[in-house]
Amino acid sequence: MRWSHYFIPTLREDPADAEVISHRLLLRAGYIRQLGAGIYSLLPLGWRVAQRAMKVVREEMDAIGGQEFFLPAIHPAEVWKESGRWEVMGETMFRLRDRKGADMCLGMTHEEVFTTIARHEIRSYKQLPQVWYQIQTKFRDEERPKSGLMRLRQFIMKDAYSFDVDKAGLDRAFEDQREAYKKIFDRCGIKYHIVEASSGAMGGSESNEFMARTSAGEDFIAVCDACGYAGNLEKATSRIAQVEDEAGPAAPEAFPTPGVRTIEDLTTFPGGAAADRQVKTLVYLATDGATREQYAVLALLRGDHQLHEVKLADSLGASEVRPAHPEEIRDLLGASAGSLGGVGARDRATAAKQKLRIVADSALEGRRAMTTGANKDEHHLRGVDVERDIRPDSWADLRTVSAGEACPNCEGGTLDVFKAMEIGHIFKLGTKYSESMGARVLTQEGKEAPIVMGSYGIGVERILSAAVEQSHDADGIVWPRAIAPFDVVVTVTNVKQQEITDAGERLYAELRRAGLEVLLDDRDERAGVKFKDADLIGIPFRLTVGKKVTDGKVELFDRATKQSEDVSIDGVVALVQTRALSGL
RNA sequence: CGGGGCGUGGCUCAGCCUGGUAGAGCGCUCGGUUCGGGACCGAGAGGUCGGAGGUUCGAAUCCUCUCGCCCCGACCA
Repeated sequence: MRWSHYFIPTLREDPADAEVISHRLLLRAGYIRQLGAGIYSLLPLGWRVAQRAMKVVREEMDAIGGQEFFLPAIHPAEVWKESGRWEVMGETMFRLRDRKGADMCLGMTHEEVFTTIARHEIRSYKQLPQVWYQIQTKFRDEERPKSGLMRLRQFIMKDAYSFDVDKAGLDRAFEDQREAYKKIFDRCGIKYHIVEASSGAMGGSESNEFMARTSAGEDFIAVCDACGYAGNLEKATSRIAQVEDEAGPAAPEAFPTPGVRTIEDLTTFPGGAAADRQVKTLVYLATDGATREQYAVLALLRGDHQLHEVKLADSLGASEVRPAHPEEIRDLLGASAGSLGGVGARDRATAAKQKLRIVADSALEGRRAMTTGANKDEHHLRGVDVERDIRPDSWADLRTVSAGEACPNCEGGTLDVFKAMEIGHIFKLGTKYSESMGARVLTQEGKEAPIVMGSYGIGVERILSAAVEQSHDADGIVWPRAIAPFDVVVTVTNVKQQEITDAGERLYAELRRAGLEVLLDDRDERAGVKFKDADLIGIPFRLTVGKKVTDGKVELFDRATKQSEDVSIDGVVALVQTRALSGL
């Protein structure tokens, strides 16, 4: 391509609306333009990068036997009603009506459509396994689109689905995808961690997220520095030192605690207790995932621990949990936050004619002689034995892991906690969709069984933003070679000097003949402007054609290292070819 | 959805509080000088001040409504 006629609208100044680095650079370097909140146009450079990323994705999907489809982006409501997700997806789904008044929606994902195909066409175990995928535009009316390409309302996704007769087949398919994903992100030059994650609205038993570390990320993940264990904070656990309690009294005893509102207050209150010897009591309202019934929950944690709401929701099978309002707490327990406790809470809830569930964090197991609120304002109880006096309905991991805690998976490792963005997610769906939508096959034994499914997604735009987040400097983007829009830019320092222009043209032609994607900067601009622009848009290599052509030399500049070297024109094509294409 | 902020030439922003002929820098066009890290001089083009209504002799500026965008939180495959 000739820069003089190629559309690369670079901006000298930072766009005002862009906050995160990838958004700023993609905008400034002329890769994207915004159309609306969470809706972006990919300009020629941006589309090139997206296409190269998709090429990598296709190659790795095909390598594990994936078959590419192209499914509709607009769906009749029926299939979503069958799976039950017409309601579940709520406001996030873009909905519309056709001229006959029939409900339609824009596809957020394609489990329903692929399952529809599978149930019509797949009858026998002999037709399995299948691995189907597509690269499609998805629509999600996110409550808060943000950060450029990171959270979009319209985006491109590679979504793959596996269909197997049994769990073992699913395990294999899942493992294949996992390996393929590793190759994809490795090739795209993105550093990532594979974490265990909560399956959320997708359902299913197991899921792994591929997370790219960046301060612009929306999730926190915990990663072990020794063994590589990694978990989304929604799922991550850690090992903490056990606290040994002395024997407590035969029954809890109440004592007045005027002015005490917080765990912290009680640690310094005379006759109080250290935070790790207190039981923190949080009141939540949960909505059951299946029945939609709402009920109250007491979440019990050690005083110095933080609740993770997703863990709470997961442990309850709730679709939604929220902290109870002050009035709701008082109605339920007869006291205000700061004096709440699990002892006798069940009786109070019964008296208030409310359903209550008590969930305790596993760090509380076996604990006794604890201190907690008395459900009477400014009073607490000491000598509480959690099991004996509170009798929780269930025990679960509710605690938020924090940095510096010990790895649950190895000896001696320490967890680090940092922000990351989700770039891929693989799920073992099991039979959730095949059962609700009736996709069944006859097994070898002649029995009918639901197809066992998996679902595997990669956000294409997120590959771009993750790459830019992880690979840039003060001058601009530094593209990983596999997804750079061009392999090399040939910068003609002065188009008014014939011998320089001629040399540039010759190199441009030869490099292209050598199979490289080449951008020729033939603009009538000063050299400085061209260098700045080339750095900004982030092409991995720059060949500067200038005065030295008279000595048969050009300059090869490596964008990543910023090293440049004079090389002879004769050998330069082969040199660039090996450097630009090696290891891709 | 709660909180905060912002809409003024293509871009970044000033002007608004205290109403009175719409500004700057960058970019763009033309001419000249320059020419290896975002040049300089000169001459130009370009704006219904997001939209609607209102107050006023007069509104970018004050009031009301509305649309859009950004950020924080909640939420989230």
